[in-house]
Amino acid sequence: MMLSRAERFAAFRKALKEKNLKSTAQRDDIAGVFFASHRHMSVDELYREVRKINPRVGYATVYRTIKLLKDCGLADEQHFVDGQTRFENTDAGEQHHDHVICDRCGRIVEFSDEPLERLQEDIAARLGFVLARHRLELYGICRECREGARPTQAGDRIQHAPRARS
Amino acid sequence: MMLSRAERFAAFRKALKEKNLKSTAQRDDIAGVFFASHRHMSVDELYREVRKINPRVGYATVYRTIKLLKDCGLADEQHFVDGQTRFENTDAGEQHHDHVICDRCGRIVEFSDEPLERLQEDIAARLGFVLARHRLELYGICRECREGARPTQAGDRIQHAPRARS
DNA sequence: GTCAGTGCAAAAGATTTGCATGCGA
DNA sequence: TCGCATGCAAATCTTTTGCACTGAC
Repeated sequence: MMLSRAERFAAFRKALKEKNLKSTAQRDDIAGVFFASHRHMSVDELYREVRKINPRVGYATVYRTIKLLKDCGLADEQHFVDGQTRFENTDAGEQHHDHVICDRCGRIVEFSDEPLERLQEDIAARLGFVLARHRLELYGICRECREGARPTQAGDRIQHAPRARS
Repeated sequence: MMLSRAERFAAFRKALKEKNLKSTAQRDDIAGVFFASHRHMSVDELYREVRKINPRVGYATVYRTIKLLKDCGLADEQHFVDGQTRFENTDAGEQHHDHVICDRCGRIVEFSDEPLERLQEDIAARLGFVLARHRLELYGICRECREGARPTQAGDRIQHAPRARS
């Protein structure tokens, strides 16, 4: 279900073709860096990374391309409580997931939980809503930080939790 | 549990005094408008409202005061998916609540659900986290919009849902 | 060859800050 | 009186846009 980097690339190219948009070196470089990253990247991080590979890329193009990726369903915009806008890799077919974020080290762990999804649907229905999507972020302190084994300043390193079940 | 406007005002004054900060006409006007509003206000909306009452208030002061209110626990900063930063009234003692937001008319309904809270704690614990807080937003279409009775362009009007139970 | 794509700089919007002046305690 | 609070404008920061030039198809 999880797309490889190459598959994402192919999906991007295909989407461009379908929209009669052009493939360019800049778009490839930006998408390449974005797909290779497992992090939740800010536009600025993405820009800096891309510049390492291709210093001729402008900030505006990064913005324009990340918007394209969003339209293709390959990038997802996240606004965590720190206010910074970040983008994460998504597959069209990928299952929805939520985030747990450590207040101390900033580590972001993804999870998904069926009973939780169902409960949310229930609650919305009770209030008269038909649910389209949701956003859930849990904030707390991770085990490593609690135990004092201060992890490397992880920033935004992503860890994929084993599929949670209730 | 829900504080009245006057009680919020008193709480604000008290907090200022404790921090050795001054009560001023501007702070009173801004807090007054904010407390009187049941909406999730953007800074700009707050500014415009305050200007109607006291045209001598500057934008910077609104920002500085809303930050004060946040520090006092009387205002809560929200970043919904539309990107706009909004602030809502909170009581220190008030129970945590989440939001359901109608994608069509923008109406925001607040709710809180015990089983949901517990489930979230469980999930976090399973991933090794001790939970401090969370943010949950559900997005969908409300009953009125589904039934075509297009409500007044409600914008951000708040409705308090009857306490949900599972 | 054509027209979309790009870089750059300027614009736009949101928020913060420096500073001289005002005013609460 | 003393120093925090304020208004204004300028400074930041983030994101978007106009425009002339470049390059993909």
